[in-house]
Amino acid sequence: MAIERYNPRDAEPRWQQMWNERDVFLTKNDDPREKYYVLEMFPYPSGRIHMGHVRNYAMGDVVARYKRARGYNVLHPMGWDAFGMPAENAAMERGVHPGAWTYQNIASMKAQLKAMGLSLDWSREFATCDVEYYHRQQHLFLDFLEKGLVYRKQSKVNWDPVDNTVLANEQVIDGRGWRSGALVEQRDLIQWFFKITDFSDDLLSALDTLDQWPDKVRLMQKNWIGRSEGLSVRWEISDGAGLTDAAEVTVYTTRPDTLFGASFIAISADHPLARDASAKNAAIDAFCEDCRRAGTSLAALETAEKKGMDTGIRVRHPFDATWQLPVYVANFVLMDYGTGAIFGCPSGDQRDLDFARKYDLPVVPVVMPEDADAATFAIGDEAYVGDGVMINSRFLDGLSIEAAFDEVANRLGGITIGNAPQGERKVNFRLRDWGISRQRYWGCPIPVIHCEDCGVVPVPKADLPVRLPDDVTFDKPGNPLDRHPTWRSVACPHCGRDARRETDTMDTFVDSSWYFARFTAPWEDRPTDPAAANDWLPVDQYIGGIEHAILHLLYSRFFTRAMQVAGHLDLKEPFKGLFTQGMVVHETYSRGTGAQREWVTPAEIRIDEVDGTRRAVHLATGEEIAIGSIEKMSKSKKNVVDPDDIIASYGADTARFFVLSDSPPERDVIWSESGVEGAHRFVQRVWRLVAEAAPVLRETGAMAGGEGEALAISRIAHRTLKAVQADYDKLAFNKAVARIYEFVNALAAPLAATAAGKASPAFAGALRDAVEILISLIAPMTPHLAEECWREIGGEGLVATHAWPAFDEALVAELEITLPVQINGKKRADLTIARDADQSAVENAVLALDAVQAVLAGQKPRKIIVVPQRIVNVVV
RNA sequence: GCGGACGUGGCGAAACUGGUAGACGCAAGGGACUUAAAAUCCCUCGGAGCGAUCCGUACGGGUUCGACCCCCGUCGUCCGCACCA
Repeated sequence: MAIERYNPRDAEPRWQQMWNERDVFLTKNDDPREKYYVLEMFPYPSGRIHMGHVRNYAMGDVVARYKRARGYNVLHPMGWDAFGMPAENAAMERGVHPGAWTYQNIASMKAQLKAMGLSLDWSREFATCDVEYYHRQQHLFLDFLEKGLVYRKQSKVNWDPVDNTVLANEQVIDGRGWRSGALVEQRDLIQWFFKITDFSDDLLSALDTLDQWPDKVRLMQKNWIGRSEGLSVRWEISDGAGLTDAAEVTVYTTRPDTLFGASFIAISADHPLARDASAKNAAIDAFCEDCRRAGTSLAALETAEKKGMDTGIRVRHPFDATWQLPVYVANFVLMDYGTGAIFGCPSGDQRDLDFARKYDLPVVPVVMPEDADAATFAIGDEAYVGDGVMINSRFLDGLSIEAAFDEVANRLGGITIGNAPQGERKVNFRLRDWGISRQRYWGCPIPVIHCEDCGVVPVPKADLPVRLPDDVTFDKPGNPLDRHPTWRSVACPHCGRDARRETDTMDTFVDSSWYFARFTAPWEDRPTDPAAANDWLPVDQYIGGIEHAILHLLYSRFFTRAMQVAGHLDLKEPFKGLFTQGMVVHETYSRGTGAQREWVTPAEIRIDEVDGTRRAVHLATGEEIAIGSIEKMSKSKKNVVDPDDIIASYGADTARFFVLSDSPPERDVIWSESGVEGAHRFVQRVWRLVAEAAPVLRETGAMAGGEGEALAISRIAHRTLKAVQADYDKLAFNKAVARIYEFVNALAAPLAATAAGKASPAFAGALRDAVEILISLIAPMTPHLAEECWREIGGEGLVATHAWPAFDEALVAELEITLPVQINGKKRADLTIARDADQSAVENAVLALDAVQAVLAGQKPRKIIVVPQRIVNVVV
């Protein structure tokens, strides 16, 4: 009998329409069942979805469909992270309005996501650039302002002196503006900040409660927050060199024990002392200016060559009034961390050592390993950063690092200068407050008004939203809000006089810091419905890229706390479970070299394999194309595969199944055409096997087998069910896929026999049971295929609303197990024995084995190690 | 530079808490069916050896009855570094 091939182009839209008509995926807030909130990081609407999106959303959809089958009231929403720079770039390059560009992109990406057959509640959809959303974000800003969580301070931006515009870090390439090529300067602006540091301690300690987060993410956040216990030490300025009137400089150190190894003080180019010196000394001023030209990114700063300049200023050592140290301005000292000044101990810190060697400063070892000799211990090209004992440190000699730390802290704490101790213990955090001001148009306007008389005045809530004006131009660089003819002008809410609006908009990280809360009640005219937010949150399973491990997640954790303070919800941690998935990567193809190098898309080439060597050939011209490294799919390298093409030729189920197969979800997956074909073959195979046997299965009730072949097939089915269920619970999709393959392989022959009319009623009943289980197992990954198979065997209703099957314990239990038997750690035999056999029974059975007897040759073994249910090792 | 991860056949991988290395899939090779092709089905598939066996989890050491797994060091790749999202 000929069965038609499964046709996803027909089946997929049909089932999508069915789900839609029956509102299968609409979620009600008043549903009494236990809730489950699964969320994938929402996409930036760049125009087209890419395979990374397909993977991310396929994973989330498996979780959503699986949990729905398990009886939960599942919330699975989708939205758009819609503000940001690319829309403004499009406006500048193509003259299209950022809003129009963004909403067009959303429309086409939404169509692509719909074609994937995701079980999303689209009724809750929003874009962060919707006025309804940013209106409430402004509301939150005003609440935070009222609660003292927002303030203004001076902070640096990258300034392009040719375009007269602020640049993002990614727009600074090798210290130059990406469009103008001009050397970038740092410029100070008054900017808005969220006081995330108010929560430093809490954000750190609460990491311990996030036991469903990957350890690596918690560790990265811990290091980012960077709590350290140290000492702030005041150094008396003995010689201002005519550059400053300051009497002292305060240094923060986590290693006060190394104070006698100090050989210089280094200060940031923005330190008040450096400012003083700059004002009077042109050379110092030039050096400070030079330091400021590196751009504002920390990575750029730290990879730059370490440089310093002696100011001529001298300080006195805290424990020796006759000991004077030079004060350098250095490009690696940050004004934002600690006090903007450090003391350098070259023997104990590699960076300080490099600096000391470069400027010929003394290197005195003060810590040496326990077993070293103080008389000969010396520092060469490498600083000694390990543990040890103090040397060359006067009253600290012989102490441990910890004891020396305490001794210095106590002594300096006891010396009073003015009214304060010379040294004070201080807990310091690396975490800085969150600067949210952006000098850009396409973002959420900061709702404040500047009045000459009243100062900074919040926009009254009744006057919200502060809407972005539509009539803006992008013909010149800079913020269009700044040069808009009327938008800035507004009456002061206090005094009614002419005032002007804040023209800074918010960092787009703000938009994504609370969208998960908004999804719980997107219709509210407040930011949240606190009852709904408290019911739904925290998100049970959040899924997204590892690249967000720090910033996005930390900001969201801060926002949740701030919203709790403002009464919009009542919890601290937004994401109970977190899963970070890997990227989709692909080979790159190019022709030409150097500046002429031109990237070619995978769709334009053909791969030939001759004698195991792969060659790429350009389809249109026939020329050979170089196969390059495997990289993250990106527009610039053109190594992208358009999900639309895959869905059009193979269907959404194949695309979903493929991205879930093979690679563990947290690891990168390499896109390969042959892998897709394999996934497609599986889809067709399931359909063919089920459809061929369907005429028999349709007439049969499901009944697990009790004996013989029927029992065997039911054992496999129920064991697979148990295993796949466990895999889904752990998001181990690749393992679930492997087990499903094994299951289908086991079902293939029985189903073919059944189709040929060779099945007994008991066997057919067991097979029907097994096929129903199979359909439930594949439904989260290939939902359209599952519906099609379900209908084919005469199933009632929709798989999408079908309950998850329960496995039968009796069928899953193992009575006998096969233990590997090792001799001296190498496997030499197998032993099949009752599962509950005790240790001596196992030992006797092992000693009776031919392989063991042959080796022992009548002698007694030295030792027998029996690991219950696992392995036996005979040591001879 | 700093912080975090990762590295297993030709390829993607599996191996539970230190206990059989390579399940499952892809590719490849051989066979069956077919006028032929596609599809499908069966077999082989880490390396060496006729074989018993030996070697093999990036590399070099160590701990252990036993190490892909734990420890020390090296190399390579990726992610983040506060204005990309």
